[in-house]
Amino acid sequence: MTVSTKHRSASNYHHGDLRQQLIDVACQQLLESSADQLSLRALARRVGVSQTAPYRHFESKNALFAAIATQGFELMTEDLLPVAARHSDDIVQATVELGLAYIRWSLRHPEKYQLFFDSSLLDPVNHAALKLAGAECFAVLTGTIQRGKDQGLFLDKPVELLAGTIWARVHGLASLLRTQ
Amino acid sequence: MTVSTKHRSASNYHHGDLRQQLIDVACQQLLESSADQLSLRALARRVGVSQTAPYRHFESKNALFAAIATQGFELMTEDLLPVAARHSDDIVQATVELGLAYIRWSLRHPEKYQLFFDSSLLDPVNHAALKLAGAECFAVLTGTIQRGKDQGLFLDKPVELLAGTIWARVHGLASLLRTQ
DNA sequence: AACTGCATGTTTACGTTGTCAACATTATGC
DNA sequence: GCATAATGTTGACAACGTAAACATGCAGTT
Repeated sequence: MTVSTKHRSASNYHHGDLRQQLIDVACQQLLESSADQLSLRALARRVGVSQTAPYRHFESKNALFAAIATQGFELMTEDLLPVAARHSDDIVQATVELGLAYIRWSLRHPEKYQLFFDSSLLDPVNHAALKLAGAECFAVLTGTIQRGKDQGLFLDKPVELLAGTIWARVHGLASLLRTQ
Repeated sequence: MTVSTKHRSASNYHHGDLRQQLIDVACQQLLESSADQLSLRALARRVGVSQTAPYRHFESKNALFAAIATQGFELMTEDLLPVAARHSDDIVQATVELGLAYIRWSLRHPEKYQLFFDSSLLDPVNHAALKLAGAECFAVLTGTIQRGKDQGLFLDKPVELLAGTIWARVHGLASLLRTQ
């Protein structure tokens, strides 16, 4: 009856799951202070590894931020999908609920939400995974709106345009709620 | 017929107007690369002064950012005031034009607009001047809306709420246009 | 015109940071 | 078991933010 998972043996490996732990501690730190005060070295110290250990998991500081944002998008998608599903019989209601869920999520995970739009932290990176995760999250909205269009509930405009308009309003609110 | 201004003699003083020049060059740099790549030392080099000269004008790097944002708000206010005035006879139109002007401004000065909402760059600072400049800019909108309320054009809700709702939509759009 | 004080700029220095290269260790596949 | 890749460590370097001590030049007073 051996453990079947590939990694994760019983004996404590070098660290266990340093990558995820770095992400978690980074998020924690981002909640406490602003992003430009976060240093990889301090992170490593806090986790209890050497100062360059993070580089085994993240190409650069920016890559860490990108990873956090990517995971953030995935988390948000996980959060939104059930909402859309729950109201699949009433698309207008579904759209409203998606907006509310979006705002709620942004307030619950401000440190990740900030990364989504803080270009100063993600700019140089061009991670495909990040763009994909972002697109998949957005697709929850466009998918819902497409179904509404099919039912003749929305104007006959491109889905991206409709979704963009809605997103702008919701995002504007979320963004302002975050910065007060 | 002597020069009456207090400072600013004919001979080139130590530098002339280092403070403003630092702000200008910083803005230029912010346009070219992201904010966390901007260093005070590089700025000083580019302006042609010693590495610590900026500290005669800005308490810290954050204070420089705060100064840029403050000046940005003032510029925006200068931009919005005539718009509101031009349509003072039609408040609804004035509100729409304010929104458009806001978005136009944000696209014309992306580096400053970003600073307005990038808490990671301004967080630790608590500059009163910045808050004041921001409030004065927002007051252009609330002032216009208050006049609309007086004319019975808007719902009977607190001005801040009405302005906030409008701002959220406009800001959401501006924010998304900026990051694509 | 010389003196004084203040604003401005420079030099030097310290600790921290991101990141690289070389090395050590451990888990995993053959 | 052994080779190999994955993971962690050590040491180093240049760049950075920032503080302290010092230098310079302008303004106003006498």
